[in-house]
Amino acid sequence: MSTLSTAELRMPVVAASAVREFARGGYHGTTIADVARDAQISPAYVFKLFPSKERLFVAALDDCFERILETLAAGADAAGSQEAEAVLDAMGGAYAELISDRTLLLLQVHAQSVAEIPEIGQALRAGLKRVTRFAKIRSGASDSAVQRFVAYGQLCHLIVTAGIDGVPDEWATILSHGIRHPR
Amino acid sequence: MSTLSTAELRMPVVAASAVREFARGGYHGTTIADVARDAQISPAYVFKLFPSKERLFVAALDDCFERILETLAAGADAAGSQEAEAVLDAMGGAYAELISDRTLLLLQVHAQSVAEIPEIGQALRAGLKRVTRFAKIRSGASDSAVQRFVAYGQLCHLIVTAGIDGVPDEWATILSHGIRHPR
DNA sequence: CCAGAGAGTGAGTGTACAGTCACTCTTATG
DNA sequence: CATAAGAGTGACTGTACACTCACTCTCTGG
Repeated sequence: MSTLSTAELRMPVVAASAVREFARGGYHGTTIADVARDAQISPAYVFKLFPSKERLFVAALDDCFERILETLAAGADAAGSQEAEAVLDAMGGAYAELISDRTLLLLQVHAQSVAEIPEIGQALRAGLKRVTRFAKIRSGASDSAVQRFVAYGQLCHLIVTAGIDGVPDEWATILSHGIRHPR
Repeated sequence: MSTLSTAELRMPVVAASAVREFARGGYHGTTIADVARDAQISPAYVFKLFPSKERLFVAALDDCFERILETLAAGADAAGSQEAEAVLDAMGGAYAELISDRTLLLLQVHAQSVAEIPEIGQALRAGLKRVTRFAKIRSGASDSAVQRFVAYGQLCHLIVTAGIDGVPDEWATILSHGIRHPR
């Protein structure tokens, strides 16, 4: 027994495929077959690894926040100064770099859109809790600075999802001015 | 000819139903039958009024931004002072009141989530353009103040969609502190 | 009173998709 | 070598949904 099961190795691979595919199509716009194709397994086997589409999405979202937390931590460690504002700023820069490929950003937006599904709402709150607490504790910034950090993160999400960054109009530059890296 | 057609009177009614139903279920999670039921007509007739589901969603989104603009204008007119910051603040308060029933807020989030569909992305940008320009011109505030206005609006969207407002934890109060009316 | 334009629908069609099940293939240990 | 546990799949099923079409009903103008 204990084949040093490939299933436990396969699960995170499938979760990573789910991140990519759900980021592309959103929850309702992505099929299990899409994820299976990306992971190069059969759709049937996806259901052996995850009991339902909801759970698969939750796994993807958890993975997404895990990567975000790692990135924030690395950014904070690499900050020039360890003063609160400088650390927050460094985390913001690291986040901007992370989401330059849009995948993790889009997944979060799609998650917001289906947060009424209880398990997904719960996973989203759990991720936001981790991010908020980490930003607060690691930087030592004030509550309002942390709130601002998250608010401008959300603005960044809007800019990317709505495709505002490429627009040459004045209104577009008002919204995206100073926002880093929105490709 | 020119029956002073009921169709032209029916269209905005159906669009209003579409706002409600799409806000509930999102683009992929809402069916034409849902909208038809709300508007008390047959699904087939929806397709006589709107050529496709995409176009119906766009009509709903346009209606949503129309109402938002009206609200911002009314808020600005009712501001105590006509100083830039005071006007922006009054618009924020009016917006907070408008979205206390969540419908228009949710529709915007769902629109973000399907903004890759070209017509929808375009309608979303058109709405944001109107909001941004109006906020800037009507208040006369600085670019960065307008940007902040939108950023905190997005934070408000996050708080509502993720259901953060009811959470008693500290991280939740950091995010939602001072945000008005996030019922 | 009749012709026709437009409002409105019932009954489909084709397709796509979540989830299931019975099955095979591989490996590894007794 | 036998057997069994787990990896993995092909072929379904039932349902739901975007969109179509042929049709009826109700006016209104001549």
